[in-house]
Amino acid sequence: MSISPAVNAWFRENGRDLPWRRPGFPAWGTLVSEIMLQQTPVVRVVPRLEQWLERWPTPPDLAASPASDAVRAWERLGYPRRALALHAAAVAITDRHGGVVPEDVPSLLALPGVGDYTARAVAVFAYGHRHPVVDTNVRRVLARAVEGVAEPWAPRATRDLPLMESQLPADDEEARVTNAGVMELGALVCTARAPLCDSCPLLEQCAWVAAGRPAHVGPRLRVQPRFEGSDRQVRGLIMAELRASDIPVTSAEIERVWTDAAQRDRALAGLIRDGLATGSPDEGYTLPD
DNA sequence: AATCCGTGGTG
DNA sequence: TCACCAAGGAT
Repeated sequence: MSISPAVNAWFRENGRDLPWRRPGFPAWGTLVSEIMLQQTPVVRVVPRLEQWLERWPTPPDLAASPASDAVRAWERLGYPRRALALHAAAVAITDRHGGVVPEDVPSLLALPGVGDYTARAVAVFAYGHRHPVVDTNVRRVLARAVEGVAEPWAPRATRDLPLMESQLPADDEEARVTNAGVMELGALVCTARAPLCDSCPLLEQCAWVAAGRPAHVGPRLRVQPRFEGSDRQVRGLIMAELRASDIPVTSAEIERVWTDAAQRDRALAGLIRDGLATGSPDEGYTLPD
């Protein structure tokens, strides 16, 4: 028994009115939104996305700007490597695809910052192609409703894609709604912490509920190290300095952001290695371009 | 394949 | 308070 009929009916009634679901929303907007949404909540993405698309309505528009502008416009969305990747993707789309976001999964996968999830999300949501789209929300819904376990497994394409494929209707448009609907269900109802089973359209066919909602067995997935005092925090502080300055940031200014010299140096070297910063102790440091 | 990569909201 | 969580990708 497939979950798609109940999910599709629920989604058409309860899906959020998000920018990327507007009729006529461009494929470029879908690509930008999907990259912004990687590990970043919807509420933080929406305003930044709208500003981004107003400034850079097409890939060639972004490709014509320096990467530093992209990193600044990214502001505090987090993981600024994504801003750099998105800029590089815009250049690649302009050079290799005539400025038009490609439709096929292999071409999308070849773009910087585009992985297994994002490639299929663009092919399905922007172009209406029929593919399974599996993110953490989908994996959690499949784990519970289909497999009957409390927590999703680690991402694995060879397991995730066939499982979601087995839940998709044959029709392209219905399959697209199922992809969006399962994801939305995971985001709004079948949540990680406290699932709202009482208002779930799959309550009566959920394998996990049928099994008595057994607790998770085994180790937690992807335990995050603490942020306070981490290299990530130091990188973030340095990036904030670089974003805020139109002239090179001096070594002395960088020294002021973090007292531990070894950690500071490690963070700065990492940023330079990632292409998020350039410069030297003598000339100071700037964003790329 | 395990680890790294930001930031902010929340129960 | 603080650990958990958030439409992953690259290496």
